[in-house]
Amino acid sequence: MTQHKTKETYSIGELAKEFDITPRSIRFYEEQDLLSPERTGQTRIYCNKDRVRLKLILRGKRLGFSLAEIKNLFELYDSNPNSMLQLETMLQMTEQKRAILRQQLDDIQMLMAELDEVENRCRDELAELQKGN
Amino acid sequence: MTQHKTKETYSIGELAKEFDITPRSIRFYEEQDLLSPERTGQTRIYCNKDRVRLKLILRGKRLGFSLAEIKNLFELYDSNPNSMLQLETMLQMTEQKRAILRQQLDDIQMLMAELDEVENRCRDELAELQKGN
DNA sequence: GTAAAGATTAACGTTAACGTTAGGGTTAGG
DNA sequence: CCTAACCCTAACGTTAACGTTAATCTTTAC
Repeated sequence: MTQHKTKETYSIGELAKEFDITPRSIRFYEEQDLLSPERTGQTRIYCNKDRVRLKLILRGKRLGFSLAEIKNLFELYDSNPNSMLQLETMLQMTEQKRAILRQQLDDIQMLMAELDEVENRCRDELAELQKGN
Repeated sequence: MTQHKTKETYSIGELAKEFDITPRSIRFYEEQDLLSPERTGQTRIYCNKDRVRLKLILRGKRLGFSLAEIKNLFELYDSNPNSMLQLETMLQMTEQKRAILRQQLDDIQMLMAELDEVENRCRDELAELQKGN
């Protein structure tokens, strides 16, 4: 149970470096209500929860979600809803996201197959060239 | 071998409707050198090859590629290069794309897992509510 | 104590990917 | 003949997601 390497707090610069983005981006995400770090005076202090959030934001972006959609997912995840209506709305939303993800999986497989083709053509031609030597 | 349903040519409006985008978008892709349909007078005439290209553009977009990157992939696919340098550059590029796709696959799996969690929490709470009735 | 490194707000600039509007040409139907 | 449904070019407008610049404030190193 050695609490290893999980620092308690981070500066904006540290997070920026860790995730290879600019401080400006991190501040922008806060402007859009995706983060809300503590402060000491003016300076922002990020805790582990903030860091995880940031990681999720970046993952969402890589998947082509807009910041607005990511915020949406956060609210969905954070809310501890009580009405059946809310719960069912939530299930609908997760199903929507899931459909998009499935589509992306299909797309990726097709694209990978096409890359294979290109690569094979390449390797064949390279082999031809080397025979010529 | 019944040549079924593969029409020979398409108008811009037909393609727009089929892929659920606007004619403006299709013209824009042409501006960016991603398409180059024939013309009769001013009017654009799209053949099957053009239609396939358009499909590929949209797939790329769903995967978060920019139009510039998609154009890049097209050139990569279309070119029939002869120098070893070109061939090796090409292999490097396909490997880059592949890395991005692998990252996306990881991202998707993690996100799916998180969606599962949310859904389970939802279903549990729904069950609780229904017991109360 | 002072200089460099990193923090802040505020505000204007930029790029991609179209949307929108204006103005005009062509063909099919009633 | 004329109107509706298409097509076209040209050009300006829009949105998201930051980049950039300026002007200032703190903190850390020597």
